[in-house]
Amino acid sequence: MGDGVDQHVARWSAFWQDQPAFAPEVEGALVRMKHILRWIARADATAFAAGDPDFTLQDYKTLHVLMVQPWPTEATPAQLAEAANVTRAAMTSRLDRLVAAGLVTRQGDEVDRRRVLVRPTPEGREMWNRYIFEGIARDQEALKALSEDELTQLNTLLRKVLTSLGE
Amino acid sequence: MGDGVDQHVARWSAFWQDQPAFAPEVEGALVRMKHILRWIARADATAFAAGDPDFTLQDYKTLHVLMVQPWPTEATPAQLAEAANVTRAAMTSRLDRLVAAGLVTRQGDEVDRRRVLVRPTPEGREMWNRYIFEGIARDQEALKALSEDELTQLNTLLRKVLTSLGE
DNA sequence: GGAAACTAATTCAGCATCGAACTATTTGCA
DNA sequence: TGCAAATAGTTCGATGCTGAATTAGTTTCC
Repeated sequence: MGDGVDQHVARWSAFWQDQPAFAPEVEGALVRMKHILRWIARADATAFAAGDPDFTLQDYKTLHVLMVQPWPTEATPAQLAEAANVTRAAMTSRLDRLVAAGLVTRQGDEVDRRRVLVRPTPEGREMWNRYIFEGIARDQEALKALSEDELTQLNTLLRKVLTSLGE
Repeated sequence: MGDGVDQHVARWSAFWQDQPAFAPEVEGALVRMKHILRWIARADATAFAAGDPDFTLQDYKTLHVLMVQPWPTEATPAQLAEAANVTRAAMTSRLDRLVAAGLVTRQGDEVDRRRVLVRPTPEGREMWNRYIFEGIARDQEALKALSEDELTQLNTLLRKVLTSLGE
């Protein structure tokens, strides 16, 4: 019934039995989320490790955040950096790679000439399609223990948290 | 009621309406977990940004994984690397820093002389104590939207997932 | 209309991380 | 027993990321 995290949290609770500040359920939930996401990250890394060394997991992630932007398939480097959780400087060099590989284009915005618009090429779309379904499959594999109902419950709880964080 | 992720998932669902492989609730849950953990990561980074430049967030994290090990306050570099989700090579250089700062010790294991045992010094424990409560407070702040009951529900669901991943 | 403040993207130096190679030690097994 | 395989930690070269500085363009507001 336990999952390893229970022991971790129990140990921690005992250590701070006199410390009312500690909330075992909070630590437990966060540690579990980390482990779940880490499991997926490792599955993703494994899937890419054996593949084309000229198209890395990092390239895929960059392409992915572009493909899932609100305005499909058109975004600025700043938006992509935010979505990928890296600095703009890092995104500049990531995009350099994708442009060199012919997977995206960079085009100056005529309206606001400080901005650059990034768009996938047909080759970029095709490349993304080649990997996205396996990625989705790994995500589903990770959460396969939950029924539809349970997934809905989970989303309800997480949505509540995210709403309170104001984003 | 929505939280931004709903729109993301809805857009994505529409895009693949003909694609039975896509499970909106799975993507929603994972994206939400990422956002929650990212919020905390940023809060942690902000908290350390203004502090002592000789004790970084990374130093704290390394010390932290040592302090929360099953056998409190004694672990090998390999265990710490696993817990911190970095390679052993990276852990070697992280520990170099902590040893130089006098926060942990490295001692050869007499029984298995390939191994090294890492232990916090009194200074290391004190340093950890100086930061841990604020870290816990940030964690609680992140999940403050949930009641005790809801936290229990959340842990039940996440525990189920983790158990199925065999860890 | 023009200066100051702001914003977008990039470049660059410093640094953390990775994967591979290497050393030392232990384990497995023939 | 002895030799091959496995394991622990470190070193090292290559690479990606960060934060700060730079360049270029836009907005604000007197």
